[in-house]
This record gives sequence, C-alpha cells and structure tokens, in this order.
Amino acid sequence: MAQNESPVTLEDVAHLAGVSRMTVSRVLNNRGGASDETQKRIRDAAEKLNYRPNAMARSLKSRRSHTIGVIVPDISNPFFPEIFRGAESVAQSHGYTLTLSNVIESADREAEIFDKLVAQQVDGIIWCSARMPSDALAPVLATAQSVVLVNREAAPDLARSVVVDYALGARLGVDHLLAIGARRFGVIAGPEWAFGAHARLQGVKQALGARGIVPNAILFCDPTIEGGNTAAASLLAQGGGFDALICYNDLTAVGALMACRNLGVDVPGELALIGFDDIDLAQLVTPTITSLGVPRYEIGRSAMTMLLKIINREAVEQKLVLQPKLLVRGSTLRSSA
Amino acid sequence: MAQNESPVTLEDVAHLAGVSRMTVSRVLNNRGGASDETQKRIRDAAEKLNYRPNAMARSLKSRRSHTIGVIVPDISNPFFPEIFRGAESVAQSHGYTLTLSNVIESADREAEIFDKLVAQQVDGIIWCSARMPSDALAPVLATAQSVVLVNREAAPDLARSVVVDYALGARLGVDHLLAIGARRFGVIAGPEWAFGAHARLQGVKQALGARGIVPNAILFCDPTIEGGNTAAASLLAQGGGFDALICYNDLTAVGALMACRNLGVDVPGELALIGFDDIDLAQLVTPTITSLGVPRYEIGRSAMTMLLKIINREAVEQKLVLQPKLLVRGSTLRSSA
DNA sequence: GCCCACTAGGTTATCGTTAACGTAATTTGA
DNA sequence: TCAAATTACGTTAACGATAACCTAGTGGGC
Repeated sequence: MAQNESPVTLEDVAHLAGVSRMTVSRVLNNRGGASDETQKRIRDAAEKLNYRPNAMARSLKSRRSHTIGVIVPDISNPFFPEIFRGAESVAQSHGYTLTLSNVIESADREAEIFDKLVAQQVDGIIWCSARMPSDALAPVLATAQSVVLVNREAAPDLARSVVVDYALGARLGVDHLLAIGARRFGVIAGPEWAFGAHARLQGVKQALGARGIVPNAILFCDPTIEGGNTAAASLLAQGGGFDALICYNDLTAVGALMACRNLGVDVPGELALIGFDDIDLAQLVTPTITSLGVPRYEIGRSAMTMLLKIINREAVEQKLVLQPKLLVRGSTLRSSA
Repeated sequence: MAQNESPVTLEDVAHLAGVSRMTVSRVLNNRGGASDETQKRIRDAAEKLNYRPNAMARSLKSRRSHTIGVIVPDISNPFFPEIFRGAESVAQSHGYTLTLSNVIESADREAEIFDKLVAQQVDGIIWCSARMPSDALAPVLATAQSVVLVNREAAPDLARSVVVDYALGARLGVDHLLAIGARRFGVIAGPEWAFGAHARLQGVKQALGARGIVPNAILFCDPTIEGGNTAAASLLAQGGGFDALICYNDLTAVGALMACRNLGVDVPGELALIGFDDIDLAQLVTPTITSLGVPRYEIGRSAMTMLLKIINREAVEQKLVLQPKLLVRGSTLRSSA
C-alpha cells in the first residue's frame, strides 16, 4: 500500500528507453520487431520503472477482459467452493481471472448480478444453480455472449450446461433403501424453486413407482442444516412411521439427523437416512451419512473447460452430464440388510 | 448467450436520439444538462437499444474500477466463505464488485495473484492470512494503493489490518482447560508459516507459564482435518499421557477427534479437546467441540469497511482487533469440573 | 435597451493500450 | 548490381466513456 505515485505507463517506459510506445508494446508482448539491443533497453526500462500494463486499457482495445464471472447461490454452502476451485484451476492455467458473486436472497439479485457482470465485460459466465424461473431466465441469458449453467438447462442458443444426473442418483438411493428393507419413505425435497430438487424428486418417484410404492410425504425446505432440521422435525411430528428419509443434500440430511437425535429416533435402526453431494460433513457426523457423491471439483473444471471453448468458438457439446455415485455409510447400515 | 451482435455504445444511443454523446452521458448519469423532452428521448433510445455502459471504458477514464480483490488461502476452508460474504455485503451496498482468488499452494502464487489484481486495477485488496514471510511481503504490498490484511500485520504505510486477538483466545481456552483439571497439554499448532499459529502458541505458553506449566508437546501441521488427524495420531502414539489438546482450529480439532476415536481415547473423559473458529462443524460432531469463536462475518464486514475508507482517503485506525469468545461444548465437559 | 446569469447543449482532448499501416535502412537473391 | 524482401522501427487512429471547456439562445433586472 504505497503512497500515491502516479501509475507508470507505456509512454514512460518508451521515453526512458528512447523509442516509441508501439515498439515497447511489441517487445513486452513478445511480438518481436526490435533489435536485441533495443529489446534489452526496453526491458530494463520497464523493470526499472516497475511498469505494469493496465489490464483495463488493454481489455478496452482487445475486447477481451480475460475475466470470468461465477455466480453461486451461497458460497458458504460447502457444495460451491469446490466448484469454484475446479473452475479456477482451469481458468488460471489459461490466464483467466474469476469474479465471484453470491446471490444470497432474491431472484432479482440474480438478474442484477448477471447484468453487472455483463457491464463489466466479463468474457463469460458460469452460473450455478440459477433459481430464476425459465421464462425470466431466457432474456437475461440473451444479454451475454458465453454462458455455462451448472445444474440448470436452457435453450441451446442461450447457454450450455453441466448437470448431474440427479434422477439416476435418486434411483440408486431408492434402490439401496429398498434393498435394506425400507418401505415407508419421506422426502425432504429441498427448495421448491431448485431445478435439482425436481430432478431428484422425479427420480425418487419413478424408482419407487417401479415397485408400486408412493412416497408417504414430501416436504420442501431450505437447502441448509436448519432447513433439514425443521422439515424432518415436522415430518416426524406428524407421525407416519417412516423408515427412510431421502434428503435433498447432505446439509439437510445432517439437519434431519439432528432432528432425529432430538426426538430420540434411532438412525439407522428406526430410520434410514440418505443425502446428496457427499460433502466432508457427511463423514464427520455420527452416524456417518450415506450419500450420493457428485464430483464437485470436476463440475467446476468441466464448466470452465466448456466455457473457454465457447469463448474461443470451438465446438462444444450442448450438455455434459456427470454421474453421481452411491456411498454407503452408517445412516443406512442395517444388520438386517 | 446471444449470437454476436456488436455491442451498443453511447454513440449509437446518441445517434438514435439525435444528440451528442456527451449529452447522453450526462443524462444517463443523472447530471442534468438537457431538457425533459431530450432526456426522455435519450432514455427511450437507450432502452430500445438495450444499452449497457462499458464499465472498462468508464474505469479507464475515471481511474476507478469499483472492483475489490479478495485473496484467501483456500475457499474450501469454511473459515473463509463467511469472511467473503461479510465483505461482499458491505461492498455491494457501496457499488463494488469482488474478485476472489485462491492461493492454494505456494507463496509465489500469492505474489503472482497480488500482481495480477494490481494489473487489473482493482481499487483495493483484502488479503486473508497471507503466508508470505514479512520481508517478502513488504515489497509486494508497496505495489498497491489500498490493502487491508486479515490476520496479519504490516508497517503502517504498507497496509492496515483486521486481526483476531488469538493470544486472548488462547488464554481463555487454557484457563478453561485448567479449570476442568487438565494438567498435561499437547498443542496442535497449525501451519508453522501462519501468523495466527504463532499468536495462538504464544498465548498458550503465556497462559500456561503464568501457572508454571509448560506444554508437553507442540506439533505443527496443515490447517485441515487430515492435518489434525495425523498430528494427533502422532502425539498420542508417542505417549505422554496428555489430558488436554489445544488445536489450531476446529478442522484440526475434528481431525484430532477422529484420531482419538480410532485409538480408543475417550473425549472428553481421558482427553479434553479445544478448537478455534467455531465453524458449524464444531457443533455437528460427537462430542461437540469446545471452540473459541471468532466473528468471521464481522471480520469480512470490518475489513471491507476499512478498505473503503482507505480508498476514499478517510481516517482509519491502523489495526482493528476483534475478540474471540469461548464456547464450551462437549469436548471439554467433565463431570469432575 | 443593455448587461449578465442561466439553460441546453456541442467540441475537444484524454484515460493506456494496440491494430493497421507507413517508411527508411539493410539484406538477399540471381 | 539492382530490384525485391525483410528488418526495425514510427505514426495514426481507434477501443468507449467522460472532464473541461465552449457557444448560442433566453430571460430578467434596472
């Protein structure tokens, strides 16, 4: 944090080296066009003045900001930092920088953030778990050049997607629960506005339907520990003799587990519990939670790889589907299985 | 994600409205200087063309990017997302956008990231838990105008700081452990390069020293669950009959807890365990972990508030010290206390 | 009727960088 | 040996927006 020295420009370097700005620009960008001796003079001058190119000016001219916007609903949700890291690892190796925005509350904020990123001239946007309804989403997407959605889909001309096959995950989970003898299912379905919530719910219904079973209760809730806790408490309070609870994600599963603990319901003895995402937490609670693991880091990597291709106008698939994996843990371990 | 329409500029709006660019600029920035009728014509034209001002061009001229860089060691560490959210909440209400960078590995990466943010013309930088040694830190800080360090200090002309009083925290923790009867202390001290690790360690030594006690073992480790697990396993394996373990943060404490579980050591019966940070996880494991809570969200808010003052050349304190708070939980609950 | 302040705009130059083109001097090839 | 190609630079004009200054008309006070 230095005083208020005025910034060093190309002009200053050019002046010190006794050449034109253009020559300096060429040399510092390794585009040749100067003798070895001149090059050295220029590099020395740049070093001496501690010159740093102004990325804004460069971007204004080149129409490339080398910046990518990442929108997440809530960076405190451990699902998203990993996606960010995956995206960053790819971005960094291609010379791109990431701008992260949290949505936190309303769908209005989503549009506002998107707009701001566009105004900032980001080269592309990775938008995770967009909650906005589809008819509102389309016009927003249309204002940007390159967008990859995570866990959401849109018309091919509007955006590409990286999604998890939640229906498959739900099927795997249900089959496992059926295998250990569960018959009366409660579903803690997550936020009603979430794309993934409906995908999971549909998968659950189909898998159960194939066995002629219908879920005994379905409850939407916030995708947080607190949300899961409240929902589970409410389900258990209204009775119904559930022997399995399928949760939107591991956070809600942990919340449900806490509700069970409070109400004296034994997991997995009386009630089997299953979550989604396989966050670290799932292995740290007691009992550990059976979860459908999704490759978060890989989602980030794929989304960024896809986005860079779109930016460079290379061919890209419209949609990349990643598969979840069932990780059986304590919350569904029954000796009777 | 629209086709490739060329961007709409002020010029286009001016042309459609039949006035000069300057008039459009004035009107859209609410600086008056046009009749009501002309204003309406301009606004209509801007709307019809869906004009979005180019933030880069604006920044180039105004020398203000309204962007703040945030550097964190690892956004996957639940300590940092909260800081980011706190910072974002303040930034957003002042019209600033945040760029987040993960350091992940080396100190070289830190300098590189910092440099890139400076080149991007961010208006300021919040740098969390800088690991770089002080003599390397100074020249890096000198390249930026406005910097706030979190959990690290530097010369007054180089940066301001928001820090947690870890020494006090350590004292509170030690006193609590002494009060419940602990006498043989192990310290899982976190990363040797971390500023906070030394502050905590010093606090522990002082608090113990005041009672004529010396820690029986000190071990540095990664600030992760895995790091804590390994360190605790190693401490317990080498014997020494510890009855209390003071951990660098809650992640290492959870790791230590897992090591205890694996080795059949009863917590808190045989060994009391204390962590730092009060992350959610501390309340979700069994037993729950006694922790020194630090106001993470508040750290973010304060750091950003401070940074905005620096940017606007208002008076700011050199250092803001936030106090940790002891939260007694299961891992130090002894009937004998 | 005259001077002055005010309104409603327009002009010009500039932020820092680079694309595109221009021009001497030197080298190359047959 | 002389035209053609290459090297090593310099000039000009943008990128999109705005600060600073300029100008013509309008109205009011005395």
